[in-house]
Amino acid sequence: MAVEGAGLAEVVLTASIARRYYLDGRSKVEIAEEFGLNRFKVARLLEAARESGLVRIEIRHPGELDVELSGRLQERFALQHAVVIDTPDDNAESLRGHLGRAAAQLLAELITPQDVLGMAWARAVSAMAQALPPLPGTPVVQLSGALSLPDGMDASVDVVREVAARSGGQAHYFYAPLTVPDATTARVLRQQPEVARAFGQLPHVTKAVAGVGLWEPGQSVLYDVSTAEDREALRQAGVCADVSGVFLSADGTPVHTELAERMIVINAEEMRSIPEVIVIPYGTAKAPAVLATLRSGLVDGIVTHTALARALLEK
Amino acid sequence: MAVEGAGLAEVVLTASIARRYYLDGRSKVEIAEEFGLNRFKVARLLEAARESGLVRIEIRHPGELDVELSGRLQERFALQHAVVIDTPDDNAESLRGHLGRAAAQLLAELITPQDVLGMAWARAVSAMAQALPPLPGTPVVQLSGALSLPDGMDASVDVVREVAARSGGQAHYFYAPLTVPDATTARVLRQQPEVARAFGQLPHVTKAVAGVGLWEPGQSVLYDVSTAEDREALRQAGVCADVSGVFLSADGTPVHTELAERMIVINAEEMRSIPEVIVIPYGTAKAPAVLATLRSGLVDGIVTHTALARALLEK
DNA sequence: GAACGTGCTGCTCATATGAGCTACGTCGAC
DNA sequence: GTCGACGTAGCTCATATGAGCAGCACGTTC
Repeated sequence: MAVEGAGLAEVVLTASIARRYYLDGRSKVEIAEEFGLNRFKVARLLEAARESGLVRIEIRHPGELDVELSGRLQERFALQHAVVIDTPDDNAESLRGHLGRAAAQLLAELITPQDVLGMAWARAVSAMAQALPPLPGTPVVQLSGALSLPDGMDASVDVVREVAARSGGQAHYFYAPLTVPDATTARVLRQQPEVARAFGQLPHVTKAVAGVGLWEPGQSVLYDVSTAEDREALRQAGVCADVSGVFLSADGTPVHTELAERMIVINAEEMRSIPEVIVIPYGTAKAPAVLATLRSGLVDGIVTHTALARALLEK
Repeated sequence: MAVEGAGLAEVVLTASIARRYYLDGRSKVEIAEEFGLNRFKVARLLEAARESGLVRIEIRHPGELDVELSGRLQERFALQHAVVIDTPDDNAESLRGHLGRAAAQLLAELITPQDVLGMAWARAVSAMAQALPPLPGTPVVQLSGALSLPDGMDASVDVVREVAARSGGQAHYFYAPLTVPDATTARVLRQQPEVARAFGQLPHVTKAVAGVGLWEPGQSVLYDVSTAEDREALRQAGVCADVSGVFLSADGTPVHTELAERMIVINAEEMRSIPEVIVIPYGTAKAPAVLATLRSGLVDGIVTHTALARALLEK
């Protein structure tokens, strides 16, 4: 009422009271005394001020963080943590840089001296590692074999060693590729002492970071390095998302694949048992895969950018 | 803290809580339960959110009314009512129109059936009268004689009669000029039955409207129609403001002048005894006169525009 | 003119809230 | 290791607050 129906004097009065209340932080009783009203009148005027829009309450953050989208994402997908960075999404490189820094900041905030950090391989995870401050003696466990990329990006091994070195914690790493030509080789590799030791640490891992790929050309490094047969086989099997080597269908169900038997990587059950897994997806094209990931219940946190966050919320 | 010092997760949490509290209107206890915190933690986060600027509370009005300036003006000069209209101040004509409508709205809001309205002559008062809706049987009393202007604007008499006619109240008016050549004529006129009757109503007048002039060329109709001697005499006497015929020095003290003896108009004491006198000044040039008027304690309300309001507050 | 509905005011009472206090955990200095 | 300083979490209790209700003035209908 204070705006549409009411007159000028009432609006001015209401605005003065609103200023006293909201900006000066006075109590309604004080205000009532000051203006010669009773506290109920003051309360009603304030209510009217809010309803009519005379008082507008805005929640926003000066920096890159989009608190609005972060909150909605967190709520919508029942996540423990969601961080949405407002950054124009021109190229993947700069996106990874932004998200990596944000993820590093988030992780630094969440990690306690009791935590054990797991790191799956993903380019965004590498970007994060670069921005990660020294953690309080946190042990670091490698969750997947390495993929050799021509762009000189750190392989999973190096990332794990570097983070652990800076943190002063133990590094549980191994030298092995992410995929090998046959299941037997994979089995043999998994039994290698260093691999077995690293994977033996899995039950102690309390926080982990991973990337998300969509099982399409150019949307998953793993897809891009796979053979045509594997690409097709997984497509046939209904694979939609690849969460650092864990395959999910569009509804978030883990999909068992023959390829998985030829990989040196954490599996879905192991990932689920990690208390907090954070993924760092980017690019709106990946929305279906991210949706699958969030529905899977495997992950508990997300660091992403506004465009993808919006795409996820629109579904 | 929630912004500068704290991390991403805390900012997101704080923002979510702030949204729940301020926008959804939930209580702190409810929020604490929802987020698994205790109410003190919630209270502290909300406090941090406000301090850090994460929550911004803004008070503004969508229309022409500038609530911010209105409130400040009202407070600063201890006025009962202040209405500041945000209108670009190109020409006096359109300013009068805007302020007149605003003043009409204010008056309509303030007037009760018990009120008796006094109207002094001023162009802004005429503008107001044009926009005035029918009042609840309000008697109207003429407070000053008429000034004949070539622009065909209603003289005080017509304004009084018209407003009273539309309101259905009694009209206490008289036909007499504002100024006459000598004091004797003025005394005679004041004793005329109709004039005496109107002025006899003064003790009953509860609300009045007047204009403000600055004693300079082009800033006061009265100045402009005065003789060179009167202009100079009043200047010598320290007259700064002319409130519909009541003369004030720059500090707001009523100034007795010889000219006043030749005028048919309410005097300062009579004006002071009216419970609520509202002035409608416009034009930044008049700021010194308006300041004098507000300091005089003769007036209780003001309707003006942003530029003049700012000029007044800057002093 | 009486009965009724409507809108506004200011009350009571249960609940929410903030100020200030204590306990505890952490950190750094000696 | 011990101590003190500091910061934080969560308590108590006086106060602020909102929901809901009763009284009242006014307008409206029959």
